[in-house]
Amino acid sequence: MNVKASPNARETILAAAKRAAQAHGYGGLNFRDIAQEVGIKAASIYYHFPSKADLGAAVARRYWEDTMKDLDNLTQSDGSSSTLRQYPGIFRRSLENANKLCLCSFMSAEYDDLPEPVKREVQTFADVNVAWLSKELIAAGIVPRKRSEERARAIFAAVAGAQLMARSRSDISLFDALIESYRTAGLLPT
Amino acid sequence: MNVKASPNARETILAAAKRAAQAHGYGGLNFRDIAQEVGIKAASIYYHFPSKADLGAAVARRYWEDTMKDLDNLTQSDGSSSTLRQYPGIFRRSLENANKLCLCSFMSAEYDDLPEPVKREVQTFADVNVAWLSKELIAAGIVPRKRSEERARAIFAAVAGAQLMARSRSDISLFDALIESYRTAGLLPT
DNA sequence: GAATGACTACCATCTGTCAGGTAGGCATCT
DNA sequence: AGATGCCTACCTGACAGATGGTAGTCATTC
Repeated sequence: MNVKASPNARETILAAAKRAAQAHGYGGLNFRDIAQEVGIKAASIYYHFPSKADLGAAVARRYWEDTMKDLDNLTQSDGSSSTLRQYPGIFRRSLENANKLCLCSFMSAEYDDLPEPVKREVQTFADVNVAWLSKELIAAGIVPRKRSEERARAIFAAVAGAQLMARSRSDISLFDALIESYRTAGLLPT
Repeated sequence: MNVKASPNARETILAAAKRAAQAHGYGGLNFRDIAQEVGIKAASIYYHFPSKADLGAAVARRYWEDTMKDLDNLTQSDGSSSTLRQYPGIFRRSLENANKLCLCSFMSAEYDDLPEPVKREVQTFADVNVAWLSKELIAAGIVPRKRSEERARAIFAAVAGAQLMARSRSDISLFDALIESYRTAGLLPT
């Protein structure tokens, strides 16, 4: 039986790397800074992750797993069509938290320079979001089944774009205004 | 009188740096690669640009100046409401050209790590786009004057988001589909 | 005594940056 | 006409620091 119950260094590294990646991207990730935040030496990270590419892929994977959980919570806590209304809130929270960006938006920009395993996780993040949105759009009966995935993609892209623009002004209220405009225009349900 | 009229190294550097920045961002910019593409030595770039920050700011500035010209051409070549229809084409062209991203979308992601002068130029790019869109929306009578800037911002953010998502799949047809969805949903005029 | 988790000490490579040099062109002064 | 000096547009060679990565060591725990 594990009495020690140490906070698990691997998890701590993952969390620090996630924060760094959201602020500086995959290219901006570096072992020294992560190690310092965790309180170990850079070389020690290699015990847990054999390479930068592995760390990056693990971070991206954990990121979409966490997002998936958040989305499931949204669905469960509220069965009505207002579930969809809360979707932008997930992206808003990143901005609230030190003006951070969606990890996968950042990595989409860096796409050309990403190792193959990282690319795969980034795409999965988009897939997870689109699948959830599509499901909710159908459940809410807003869009014909046939068009739900198409619309889901549009919503995902638009919200990501809004987050990007708001970040470049360090202005959360701009994000809110953009989402509101999407609603007014008819892209998002009101 | 200047008879020489050499192809102007400064311009050549600027063009190479722009290409590199659209593919790898500000952080991914490096003097060696640019120099090699231009056919000079890395240190020689210092003759034309006193620092990386200066080069970055010059590239971003040139970028929005060029975009401004493209937008003006759109307006002049076509007085009708179909001018707005052609707006996404400007972002599409980046993707056509080696799956490149809008320079300022990339730099918005990197915002935290940008030198102050570069930040300013990035914001100006957004301003230029929003101003043009707002003007055209009013001219086309699609949106009440009072709401034109708000809608312009929404369009800009959504199109940038679509470009980002399409890039992460290296799929231009995805960009087209997203734009079409924006039209169907009512964000963009049909 | 094996596994775990961290350490120290390196390394090669890449980065922006800089001081200093050079070769040609042009204008001025003697 | 020749010498002088400044300007342009590069080059060479080096720098300090950061980066991802490796090898080998050591203490603790099961």
